[in-house]
Amino acid sequence: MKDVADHLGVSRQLVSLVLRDLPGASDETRRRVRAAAEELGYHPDASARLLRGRRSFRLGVLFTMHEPFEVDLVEALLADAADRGYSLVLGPLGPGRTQQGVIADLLGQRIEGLVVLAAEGGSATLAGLPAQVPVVQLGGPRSTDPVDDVRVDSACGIRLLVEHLVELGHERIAYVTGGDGPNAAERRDAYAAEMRGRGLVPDVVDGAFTEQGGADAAGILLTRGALPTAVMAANDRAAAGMLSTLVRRGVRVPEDVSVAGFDDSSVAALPYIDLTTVRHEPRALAAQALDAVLRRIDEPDAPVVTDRDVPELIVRSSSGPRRPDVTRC
Amino acid sequence: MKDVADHLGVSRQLVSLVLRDLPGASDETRRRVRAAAEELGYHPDASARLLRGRRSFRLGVLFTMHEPFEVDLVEALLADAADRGYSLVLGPLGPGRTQQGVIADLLGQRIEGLVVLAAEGGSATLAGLPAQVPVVQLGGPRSTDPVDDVRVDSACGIRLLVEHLVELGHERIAYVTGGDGPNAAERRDAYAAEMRGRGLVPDVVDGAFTEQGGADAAGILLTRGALPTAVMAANDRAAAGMLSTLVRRGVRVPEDVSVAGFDDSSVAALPYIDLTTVRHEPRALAAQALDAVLRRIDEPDAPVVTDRDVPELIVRSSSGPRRPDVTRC
DNA sequence: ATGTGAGAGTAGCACGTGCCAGTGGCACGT
DNA sequence: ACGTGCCACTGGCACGTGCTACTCTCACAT
Repeated sequence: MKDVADHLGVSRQLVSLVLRDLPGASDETRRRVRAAAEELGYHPDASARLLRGRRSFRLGVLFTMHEPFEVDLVEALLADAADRGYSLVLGPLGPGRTQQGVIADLLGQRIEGLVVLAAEGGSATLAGLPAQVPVVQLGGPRSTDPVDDVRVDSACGIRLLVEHLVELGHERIAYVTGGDGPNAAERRDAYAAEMRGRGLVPDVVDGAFTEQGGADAAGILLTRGALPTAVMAANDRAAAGMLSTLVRRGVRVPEDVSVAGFDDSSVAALPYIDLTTVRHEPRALAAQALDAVLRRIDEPDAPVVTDRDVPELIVRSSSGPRRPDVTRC
Repeated sequence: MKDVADHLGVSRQLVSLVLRDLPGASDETRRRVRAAAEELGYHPDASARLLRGRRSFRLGVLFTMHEPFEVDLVEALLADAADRGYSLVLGPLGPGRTQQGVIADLLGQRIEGLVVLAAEGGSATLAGLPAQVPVVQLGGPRSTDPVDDVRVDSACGIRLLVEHLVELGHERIAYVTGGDGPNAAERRDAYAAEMRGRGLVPDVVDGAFTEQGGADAAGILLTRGALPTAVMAANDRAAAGMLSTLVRRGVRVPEDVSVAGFDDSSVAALPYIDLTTVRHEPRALAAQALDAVLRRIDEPDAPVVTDRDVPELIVRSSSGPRRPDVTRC
């Protein structure tokens, strides 16, 4: 910055004013300063700004780049945070990058708050972290600490799907679980309750929040005697794995079996998957998470809140009317 | 840091020495300093370190979180850079985050070099950037500027696949292109040359580097009279889209048609895709890219290099012997 | 003549850290 | 008694920026 100032024979402060669009410089000077900055390839130093500034307006995000829905959430967070004048410091977990290490890294970056994503998978804990920095969980539970929490209303989503399938005439509706992943137990229980509430018999198959989990569950279903007429999976990835495996084995979807997912992640919209599912709006979830963490920055001792975002039913071609019962002699 | 020092009644510098593991402090003091830092929840401020340090040991990465193979590369880069004592600043492109904006952001973060990923998709330019910071392209061309470039040897990968299919008895081998994406033309031409070199007739179908592109190409193939006995796609995503579409339409893979991809991204290994493909080792590519960018930091005027990583054939269940010709009367 | 106010620009400190140049004490050899 | 060297530790400056307080000039009204 000093180079730019010297190059024009003005003071460094004047350059600072111009580049931050503050009043106190004539139009002519503004023009010359901008031109000189461009010419010299000057870029303001974020470290120095951060060091000087009283606040950083930075938030950390802990997530996994391999989870498509987490990526959607991060992109929504990036856009929304930018609108609010905050920037995000990304903390991707991965091999060799443990939660503990990434968090230490983020804390060294002057973050004012932390958004922890755990839509699917992952099993780390946040013990003691809220004492160091305001934290909000987005998408699923990772700790038993009292932490602000934004997630999808699983019960509501399950109800929408069961309702949809029942309206199509289905009664034998199976459910593939998410194993011991986050939200898995909650969704499984919601399914069982919803089925019983309608006088139907729950049929739970163990699975996981992955394509492999769905594929394995499909294998289990196929080795049993009769297939159910509809299957719900704990998330879209499992549903996609299940659907593709069924199709490969000659089962027609939706003529023989209807399949439903959960999340409306990008995989659900693929033309050859085209999955009936429930949609969580990433922008809405992101906005709620930012509301929560910014509120906690203002009022560190506010009571813990739990927001449940209401999902929306998305009907695609993987679900259809129950197949007619075949009468065997 | 001063708080920690005051808390123990020592100087700030001593705390600094201890936390950086430098000599000049007794073991007893080390223990007490670490305990006090832990107790007060102190984390060294990266901004201040960066500001003070003569070098930043930071590299920027420009990429897209939605491309699975780019995510694999970024994870490999993260691990390898850490081993070399560098840290990465992630610059994810996305809606509302243009290449220009992200680059400006990275340049403000004191990066010493920039790795630009473009494995698939994306079509931005790096005009003039190399003058500001050392740049290396990883995975594909984004500019016509003379820039260090690390990518896969497309011709070699194509040759491996054609060879594999020919050994299985295939002669009518179609190729689904990557549209106008990076590397698309190069791979298509390599395919055509390889086919002609073996006395076979190239059969090129327009596609794209996406599932949708592969699905569309499958539609085109199905409306033509006779299917080829094998189809190669420009990347795994297109191959997955094609394969799933074919299966849905009753075509058996590999009995009726063999399918091959390109990349060995995570989608290729899914149990119900199980795609024959060529593998690019992300760790090898990442290491070469880091070699290139670090070399250019040391010698800004070194001649531009182009590294081609040799891929490896991965045979899975999507490819098999040519189906016997059916004699029709 | 003198105050008033605004516009354009400048001076200096502070942010948290790393590095260089010290300072004091202690043991040892002459 | 005195230098020499080592160990444990401390003082002060610099990094690039933002903020507050200040100066200077010019126009205009009193």
